Amino acid sequence: MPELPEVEVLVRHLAPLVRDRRIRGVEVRRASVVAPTSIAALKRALTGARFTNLVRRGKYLVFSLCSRAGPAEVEITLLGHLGMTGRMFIAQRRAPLPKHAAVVLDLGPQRLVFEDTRYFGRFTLDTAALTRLGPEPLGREFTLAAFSRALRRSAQAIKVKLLDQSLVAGIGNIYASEALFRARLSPRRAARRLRPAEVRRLRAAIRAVLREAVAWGSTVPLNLHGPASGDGLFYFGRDPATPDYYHERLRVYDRAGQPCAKCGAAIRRLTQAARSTYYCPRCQR
DNA sequence: AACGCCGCCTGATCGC
DNA sequence: TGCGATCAGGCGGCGT
Repeated sequence: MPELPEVEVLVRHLAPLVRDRRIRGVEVRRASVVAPTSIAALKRALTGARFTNLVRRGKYLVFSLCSRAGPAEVEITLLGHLGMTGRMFIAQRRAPLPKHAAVVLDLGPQRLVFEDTRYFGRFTLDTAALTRLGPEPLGREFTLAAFSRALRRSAQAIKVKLLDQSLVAGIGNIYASEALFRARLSPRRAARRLRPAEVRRLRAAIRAVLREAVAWGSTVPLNLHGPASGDGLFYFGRDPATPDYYHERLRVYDRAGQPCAKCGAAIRRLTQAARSTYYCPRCQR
């Protein structure tokens, strides 16, 4: 699943590729991903508009565009979210579209493709979701004081609480497990029962795990040659033809039964809030 | 107001 | 072999 690091890496790669590009046409092949914006409204707003900026907020891609309305210029915000299986890439106009291409923006010789197998992602003018997000974990607003205050209010298991985007933005199922492993905390601990030293450790672990993942993702070349060696100029996501670096660097996620890298005990899987949690029963208390 | 639960989706995997 | 059932999971919405 794309979480903060994956989205950050994607944004860094994509931003210079879309900047100053003008949208010639908009094709929506799956209306649900643009909802609640209508297809007509999206086309109206984006056609003729020019990309000015792209940043990440939590797991969201925040595109800024500029369009003309008569003599005046209007700023537009386009919000993208990759859901579980979403991808975004620039491809040559002639390259075949993937089966689940949901939105295609015509940029002239190339196009920006938003593809999402399960259609859980978003590509919309509705920016309401941003107002519900908590602080950026790698930013200054993610203070120890605010973090502990929020945890004190919650009786939920800490693993489940870390998935709450209003607590801190950008952590998903993978990095929740990874951060707890790094902080040596059991995923079952009630959020409000963490001691101050443990909260401090967890905050540091979250930041370290995310920072490392971003650095790692920026270091290892993504698949720059497009899916199935098509002529995509840029492609984000796992490619079955390349080694699975992505999984290799995760310490506990999806490693049930394998020995813990630190102590050798078998990693366990448990279900919390209908999601898999992975942890080391010996290291994490 | 915190929290549990459902629905949304498709593809991989499982059981018979 | 084939096919239906089950599972995975981010997030919004809803009910408690």
